[in-house]
Amino acid sequence: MSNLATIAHLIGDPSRAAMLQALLPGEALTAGELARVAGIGAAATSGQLKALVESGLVSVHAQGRHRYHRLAGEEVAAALETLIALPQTSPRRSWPHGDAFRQARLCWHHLAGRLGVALYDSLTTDRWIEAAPGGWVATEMGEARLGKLGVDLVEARRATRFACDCMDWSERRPHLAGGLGREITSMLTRRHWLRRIEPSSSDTLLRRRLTCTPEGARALSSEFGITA
Amino acid sequence: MSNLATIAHLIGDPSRAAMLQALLPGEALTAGELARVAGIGAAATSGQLKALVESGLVSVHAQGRHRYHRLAGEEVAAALETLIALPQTSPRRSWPHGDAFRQARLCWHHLAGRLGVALYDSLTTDRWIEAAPGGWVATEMGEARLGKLGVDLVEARRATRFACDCMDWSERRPHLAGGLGREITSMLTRRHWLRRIEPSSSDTLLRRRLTCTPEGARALSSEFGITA
DNA sequence: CTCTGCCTTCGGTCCCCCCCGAAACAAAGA
DNA sequence: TCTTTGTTTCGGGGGGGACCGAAGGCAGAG
Repeated sequence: MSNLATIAHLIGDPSRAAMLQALLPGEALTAGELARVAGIGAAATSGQLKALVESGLVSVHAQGRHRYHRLAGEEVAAALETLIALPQTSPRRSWPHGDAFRQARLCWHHLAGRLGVALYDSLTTDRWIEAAPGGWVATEMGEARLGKLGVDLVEARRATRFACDCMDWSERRPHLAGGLGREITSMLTRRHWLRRIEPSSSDTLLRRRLTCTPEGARALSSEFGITA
Repeated sequence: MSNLATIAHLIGDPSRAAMLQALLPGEALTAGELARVAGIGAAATSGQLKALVESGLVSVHAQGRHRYHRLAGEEVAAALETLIALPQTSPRRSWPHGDAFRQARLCWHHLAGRLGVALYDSLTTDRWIEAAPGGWVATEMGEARLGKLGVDLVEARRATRFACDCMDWSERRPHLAGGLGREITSMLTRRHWLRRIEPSSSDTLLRRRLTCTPEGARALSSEFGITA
């Protein structure tokens, strides 16, 4: 069977899809948590997770009597977001949780949504980063200013070559992913410019939401010229 | 049901996946041709195509007693390529038709594979094109040189905003898609620098293959600095 | 050690959906 | 009009796989 059909079939089951969506922010969840998200029993969950792991979409990490599952990599998260983005072509539909969710959310530890796209645009037009073969590089000026803001550029460069351009399904635009995206998002939350909402919610979408603090709005405006 | 599961379930059936792959180059095929590709009867094919059309993945165009089907848009092609790219992480597997297929192929009318990535790199490093919010723009120098080569820049700009960066599954790198990608590829084949192989083959992969003519190899080297 | 909690394996049921053959419909040509 | 070719609709059959309940490992707490 073709690769395409195999992978898509795995994602195509409602239960497995719910689990994958729950894993989209990038954190690891136990089998029990995923069972609750998918709304199925423990036995069924175990089988589904086994299939996901064997296919390479999900990786496991046993710790005590828990088994922590996470997406196998950033490419998986990007592919899922791409698929989610597909049906929303012409007429922008309304979304659960409305604009709030479209505003800012996590996708594999980086920033997506309107804010993520705005940040990406700001970095490119102000030439903090530039396109280069194999990914993106920070310009000299960009390195200096990002470093000053507390972004760990060494850590950012340790990422895979697949360095940028995750498709954003709500904005239908690429945004900043990869190591740099992760480190910038880390900085933004560390400085309390962005805050996570309800990480414990059972709602898959809610768990990914981020909000901008008043302090963060001012900072984003002065540092990046973004009006949040 | 979630959007993700619905779409992925459609792609996840072997017959439908085969049809979608056959449509990847961007041309329209009749229901009968797709039936042959998928290896199922006409009745089953009709039902599957109906589902694909209703979901918005595929569009139809009736002409006489034939019904021509094509992918609904470039985003669909990009999403399929992204999915195909997923499992090929660490150990580069060998491919049907070997390196030849990885070398150059069509993806929704633009150039993919090693050659497509090389072209993308050449255009960015030589600054014929630059990243800009919402897509890519040709620099002044790029416009002049592309125009001289016979690329229809007016037509290229008529494309959607989703202008670039289709993920390349064999190279795991973005390459030049969108209106500009299509027009450049059109120029390359019009000048017989690239030639299509076996557009009538029943093999889904073969049908997408492109080869570089001797003349084209010289031209690509002198014009873009690409050693094909 | 025992008990409790998390997870897996096994056996079995059930349903979705994928396919085919037959018939009907539509369009073009003889 | 009759035939041929391309496609759709209908009815029915069959297989894959998704779920559950029960039972069995493991790991940690008491």
